[in-house]
Amino acid sequence: MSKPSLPQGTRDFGPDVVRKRNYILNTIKKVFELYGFQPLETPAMENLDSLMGKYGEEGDKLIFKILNNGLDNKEKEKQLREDFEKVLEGKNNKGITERALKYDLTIPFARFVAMNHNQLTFPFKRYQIQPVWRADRPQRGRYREFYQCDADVVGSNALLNEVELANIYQEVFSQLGLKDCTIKINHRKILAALAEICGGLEKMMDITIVIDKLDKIGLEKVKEELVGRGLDAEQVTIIEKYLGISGSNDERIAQLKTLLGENANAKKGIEELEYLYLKFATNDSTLAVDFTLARGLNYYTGIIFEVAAPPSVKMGSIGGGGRYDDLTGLFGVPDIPGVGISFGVDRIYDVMEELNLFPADIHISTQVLFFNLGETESQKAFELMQQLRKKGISSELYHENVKFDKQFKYAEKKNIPYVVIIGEKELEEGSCGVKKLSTGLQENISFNEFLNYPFA
RNA sequence: GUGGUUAUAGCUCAGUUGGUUAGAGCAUCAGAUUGUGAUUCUGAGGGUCGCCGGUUCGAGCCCGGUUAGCCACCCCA
Repeated sequence: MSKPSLPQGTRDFGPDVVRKRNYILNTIKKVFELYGFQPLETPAMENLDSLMGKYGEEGDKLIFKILNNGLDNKEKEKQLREDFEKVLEGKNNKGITERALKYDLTIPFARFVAMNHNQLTFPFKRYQIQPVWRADRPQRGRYREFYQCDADVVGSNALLNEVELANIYQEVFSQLGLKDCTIKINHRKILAALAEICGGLEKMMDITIVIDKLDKIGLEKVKEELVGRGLDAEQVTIIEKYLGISGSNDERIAQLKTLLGENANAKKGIEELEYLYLKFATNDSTLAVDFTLARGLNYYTGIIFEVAAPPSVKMGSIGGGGRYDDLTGLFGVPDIPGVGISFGVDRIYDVMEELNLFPADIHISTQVLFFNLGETESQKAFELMQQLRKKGISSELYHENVKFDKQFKYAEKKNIPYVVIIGEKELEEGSCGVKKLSTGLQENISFNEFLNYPFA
């Protein structure tokens, strides 16, 4: 037996980490509920059909496929060998694999809506917090198993939904104490307009992919790559102007109008962006129109979001989303539009860790530790402990009668703020010692008063 | 999936051109202390040097492979 290990890109979460993660997740959940969203869970695995082709060519490669059972069936050996040949050619084959781990939460959600649209009341607002899997090569902040945390509204074209989602972002990050996050917004139709003017709509994919890299590789490289993807000098110049747009939201919109204003798609996009950021209006600095925002995923058709971590930490986006007009169409149910956002929980965790934003009392679980000082002593302690627990104060009795030193150290390690000492002497007096570890102060309290002691 | 880089005690790391029995700090455990936790002092345990193979009289060190972490590309949260 070799040393136990984990599959590449996966992690165990110890108690401390789970507490911190739950702090983030519970905050997000509370806000989702506050805005009227309902919970949904879908299976870890989906039929491979449901996932393939939904995330682009690259995405397909990153889907974790599950090997079928019964491949050792001798009676089917010939067929299976033929099937496997096809797998070797890079094609999926139902004989070998027909299920896969889910790659994100949006497509399974679309599948759910397509299957249940007759029963759902629209607009259907759901949130979903579950792990997803990608066969990507891990790096800092990138894992093969990670949690996504999504909220979507389907069955409504109203831009009010975008306003609500932007507010959810703002509310969550403010509750988590993450100042200086920027919610960047752009519109797919604006990118489409740019593509129409620069070489046609079929160039949109190329253009968005390259634009997306701007802050990583810089303007010069972007221009080079655009030429490499078949754009001429004039078109590159327009894109350069487009990328150079800067200033306040109003100023940016004005500049875009002069550049692309005649285009119908651009007009529509501008109109919707204006609606969103004017309506949002609580704090202009957190919602920023950013025309360099592209987002790779193909199914977005309207406003797109991305949340940038505070500039003081080096971290990519910690959230993203957008509007898709026909997601369930992929599953044979057309005309159900939707819009959604996603929180990058692992990255938010890293950012909060780096900025030291987790509350100090997050590790307190047990509030009171009863010392164990003998059989009859601990019997009394047990009795009092159960009464404390009934009052909702989480408590423990040390498991054996050992010296003080050990019991104190246990309390310290578990961050237990109070210890209760009941020994022979206390039993006789009908009292107990209550010691607050942070101050070192100890009080003697009668058993009668004990239950009203303010452990806080 | 392509390329680069790293791997030594539970943790953070030393370890000379290849040469006896691989070290330190922190942590753990025991004792000084049979009813009071930062501390101090004394002592102890802990390692197939990631794993497999090769070169060599001899490998933690050199070579090949493999696994995992990190970094870049691709893509993305």
